[in-house]
Order: sequence, then C-alpha cells, then structure tokens
Amino acid sequence: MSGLPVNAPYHHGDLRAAALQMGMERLESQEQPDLGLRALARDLGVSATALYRHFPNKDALLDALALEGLNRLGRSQAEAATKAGGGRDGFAEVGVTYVKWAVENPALLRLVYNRVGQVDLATDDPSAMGEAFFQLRTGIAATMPDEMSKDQRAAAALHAWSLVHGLAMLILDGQVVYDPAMVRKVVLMTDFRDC
Amino acid sequence: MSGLPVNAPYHHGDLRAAALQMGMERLESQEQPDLGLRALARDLGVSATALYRHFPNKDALLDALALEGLNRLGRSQAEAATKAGGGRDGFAEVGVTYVKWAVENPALLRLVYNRVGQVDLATDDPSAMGEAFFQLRTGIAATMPDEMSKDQRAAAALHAWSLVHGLAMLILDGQVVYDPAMVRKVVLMTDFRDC
DNA sequence: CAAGCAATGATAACAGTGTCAACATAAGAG
DNA sequence: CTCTTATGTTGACACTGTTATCATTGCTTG
Repeated sequence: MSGLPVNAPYHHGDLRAAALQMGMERLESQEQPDLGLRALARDLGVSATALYRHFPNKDALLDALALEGLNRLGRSQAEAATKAGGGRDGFAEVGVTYVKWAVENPALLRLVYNRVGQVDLATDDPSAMGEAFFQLRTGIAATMPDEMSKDQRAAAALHAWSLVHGLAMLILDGQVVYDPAMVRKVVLMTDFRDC
Repeated sequence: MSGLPVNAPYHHGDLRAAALQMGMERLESQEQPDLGLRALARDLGVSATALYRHFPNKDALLDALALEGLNRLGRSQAEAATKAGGGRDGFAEVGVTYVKWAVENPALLRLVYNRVGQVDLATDDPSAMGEAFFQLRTGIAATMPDEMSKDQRAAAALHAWSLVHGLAMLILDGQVVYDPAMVRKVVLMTDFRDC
C-alpha cells in the first residue's frame, strides 16, 4: 500500500518471465549489471520477496539467466559452424565468432562461465547446463579436420576452445584491445596439420 | 569494551600487513574465500572500521592483494622461462607452469584478472598493475623463437597467453579436469614454424 | 620532560543486501 | 459458493560497505 504503483493489479501476470527478461536486458546493455534481487524487484514494480514465489533463491535466478546465455552462445557457434565451410578458414571463422560474441555479450559470458561450474550435477537437472556445454564442446570438435583420430580431435577441440576463450577473457578483462583482424591472425597460428 | 580480547593493546602494530597476510592466507587456502571487510576485521580481532585507516575502501585492499598475486605469478613465469631452455619443449614447459600455478592458486588468479582491468590507469600509480602485467607479457614473448619478426612475436605471445589462460580458466570453472599430461599435449599443438 | 599533534583504533549509525515467517489477496476447482 | 492453491506484501533478522564522531596511543617538538 506504499511505494508501489497505485492501480497495479495484485498479481503481475507472469513475473518469472518478466524478471528473466529484465535480467537479460541488463546483461545485454551493461557491462557490470546490478542483478540484485531487491533492485530487480524494485524496477519491476513488485516487492522484493515476490520473486521467491518463482525462484528458490538468487542463485536460481542467475542460473536461469546463465542457461539462457549458454543457449544463445551455443546457437551462435552452431550457426557459425554451418555457415563457415571446413578447412583452416572455416575453423578461423568459428573462433572469430566466439570472440566476437564474447565482446558483444561480456556480462552474459562471464555469468555463464561463473555459474556453470557451481551447478551440482548430482542433484540438478543434468539436461540443463551440462547438456548445453556438451553441445558447445561437440560443436567445436565438429570443426576439426576429418583425418584426426578421436583422441586427437578431443585434444584439438580443447586447444581451440582454450584459445578463443582465453583471448576473449583477456579482452573482457581489459588486457588486450579488441581487433577482429588480430583475433583472426592469432587463431590462425594454430595448425593441426601434423597432430 | 565488548567482544574484543580483553588484554589486547589498543594499537595493533601493523594492521595493514596483518590484513594483507590474512587475505593472502585465505586466497591460498580457500577456493572462494570471504574477503569481506567486516569478516576480515573480525578474525583479526579488530573493529571493522579500523581497516579504513590503512585502505581507503574495500577495493583498495583487494587491489593490493591482486598486485601481490600478480607479482607471484610473474615470478613463477620468469623462473620457469629461465629454467626451461628454448625450443618447443621449453615453450611447452612455460605454458604448463602457467596452468599449474593457476590450479594451485585459483582464487588468487581470479582476483588478479578481475581487478587489474578495473584499475584507472590515469589516476592510479602506473608502475603497479600495468607494470607487472607488462612484465608478464614480455616474459611470454621472450619464450618465442628468435627468428620471428617483431609483429610475429607479439601475435605469437598473444596466442600463447590466450591459450594457457583460457585453458586455466576452463579448468578453474570446472569445465575441464586438470591433467598435466593433457595440458602439455594441448600446448604443444601450437606450432610457430611457418608464421 | 611536558604539550600537542598526528596516527590509529572504537562506536554508532545509515543505506543496502538476501532471506525467512506471517499475513493478504486473487484465481481456479469442486 | 466455498475452499484450496498460487501469488504478492509487510516486517523482521543478519549481514555488508561506508561515514561521522569520539577515544586512545605514540611521536615530535619546544
């Protein structure tokens, strides 16, 4: 009866979706967004504890946002993998796409990698985060040369993933300035010919 | 007059050093240490606001810890670079050392990279974080083959840094299990022969 | 040595957070 | 219509970082 909009209906309609959407908007528009429960609820025109009817706690909300971010990253990678042909050029193109996505979604990428490691795979739904990351890994491995053995493909995929992820993190942390040409050059320094 | 030890002297002696040491101990012993000002002061047997006589705010304390961490990482890398000879094997050895240090100091590595990017180089002492990271970069570049041009060395150093840093972050985030042999294999997939 | 000043510490308070318990309202099922 | 369930609110508790104010110690200088 105080502070909140006067003629607002008692029930919001779909508060869960609204909260996730607002969180996503902040993750997209700000580098260090404020995803506090109270701040979010305040801007949603709802009381702080209302969110507890849709999420057991703050971490659950962040996990939901991270999962959506991981799906977006996976789609971006899959799209790049199909569009770019095979060979060195195609491989480089996929790597450049990863870094580009990270630069365009810095807060979301950070959230994804910070949250996914803390998921208790024993109790939580194994088809959520783990599945999405599995797809990301296999998507990366799919861009490897065909003549590799299974072990070689795994190692090469890990090499590629580490390279683009590390480069992205160095850029996001302000250690390296983003330059697409430089990214392509660095990625192309990897050559799997004789592995 | 309450809560604190009875016969504790009013002045601590060297509270700044004690706070940094306790922070370092937590960074070394815990994966997600609690570096809150109040929690830190409580365990130091001192009031919360006493720390404000030695640090302008919490960020300054974390910056000091991050700087010490960066120096340790730099020393580890410099030591590895001199011990390991040149060539592919030496290069691989330095990379393995980076990942090993990250696995042994997960919270410290995170703090270093999270803090260093936010330092305002205009107002802060440019000889602190920036200098230490410059040394790390040049140390990495020093392990590159001699026959490279200057630009090639820079790109190769960025490639190497991104590779080991990304691999370290994937391990710390729980996406990849730490296996020294695997790390060496992945690092050796980089070949600078024809760049 | 004494006086005073600067360094260092403590207390109280404010704004902010996540979270829980208790209560209020709306929507839907029988 | 009634009763249950879902959803939202209020109030409170225990935290946090930070500031203003007051207390104590130690060093410096006359």
